[in-house]
Amino acid sequence: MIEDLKLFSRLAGMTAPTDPAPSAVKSRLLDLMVALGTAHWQDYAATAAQHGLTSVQARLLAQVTAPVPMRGLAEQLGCDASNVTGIVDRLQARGLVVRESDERDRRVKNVVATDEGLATIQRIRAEMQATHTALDALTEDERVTLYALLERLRPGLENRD
Amino acid sequence: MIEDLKLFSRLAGMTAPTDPAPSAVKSRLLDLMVALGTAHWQDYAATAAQHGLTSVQARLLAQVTAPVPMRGLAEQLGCDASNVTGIVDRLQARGLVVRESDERDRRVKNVVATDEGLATIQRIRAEMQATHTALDALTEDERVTLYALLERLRPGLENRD
DNA sequence: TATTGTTATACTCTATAACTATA
DNA sequence: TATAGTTATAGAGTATAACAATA
Repeated sequence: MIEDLKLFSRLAGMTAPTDPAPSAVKSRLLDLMVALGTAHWQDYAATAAQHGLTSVQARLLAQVTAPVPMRGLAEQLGCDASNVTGIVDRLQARGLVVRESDERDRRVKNVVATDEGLATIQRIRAEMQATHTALDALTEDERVTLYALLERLRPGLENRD
Repeated sequence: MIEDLKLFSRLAGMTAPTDPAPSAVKSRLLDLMVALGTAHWQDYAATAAQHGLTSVQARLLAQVTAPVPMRGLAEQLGCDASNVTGIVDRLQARGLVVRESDERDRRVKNVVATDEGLATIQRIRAEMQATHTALDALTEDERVTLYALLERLRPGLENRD
């Protein structure tokens, strides 16, 4: 199967000894990541929409399996803290999360998913059809290889300035 | 280097012969893709923001290297046609795109990037620092392998309903 | 004083529906 | 009639600035 990957690499035309530009691989890989990232994101948003949620609401919901302060949610979502108020308001109005006052610091409010909230986020995760179809196109060994490569991409990609 | 990947797969704990659940790989890979997709998307949005553009404006700009009708842009962006009017309005007000009336069908308006628009989208592409840093963590051979795997993910991921 | 959460404001993106000008 | 683009509207996400309660 590893041999298959070698063959695939050759077929992709990326390792041709006549290729003069070594950065061409990185350049094409970047374009591919943009394209797949967009498609994957649209799959996520569309699946969340089937449950009446926006993509940001789904992301927040996925991060409150344990209690998280509003401020922490803002950091995790990469948005200003003032936005979290409204997002949590709408999720709370639908009974998917609750706000709990922190006993040790009464300024803090912790957000945590209800049982229905947990069930919803699990369903969304299971119903991302395009992503599941894409992953099913790979063999188990190929998925392992892909996982290892992506795991190495993680540190550089997640280090925020 | 392929041997390194095998080692990596082992270290990731995904191929342990005692693993009873074959779907565990797919499940963890899905979570990883969500995490990396989000990080990559934030990198894209942040880089576009450095040029005063939203992520949608940057995406539209990247798609008008050749003239495209408003209707076609709506399909490519996956949004309603009515939204494209405003997005193009704002890009046009900044001199990054122009509208050209189609001569064969006077209902149609084709959008095309100006020289400044082309330069802007190329800069954004080059300045996605987190993504570049992530890709630099891989060897050239590993990038080739990753490219081949992602290319196989593409059909499933991009097939819209 | 500093921090947490909230409110007020303005801008952008989004879908829906109705309109116009072409075909 | 059907289609391309636009406008009007309402809801949601976003950042900025200012505020109350608490530390």
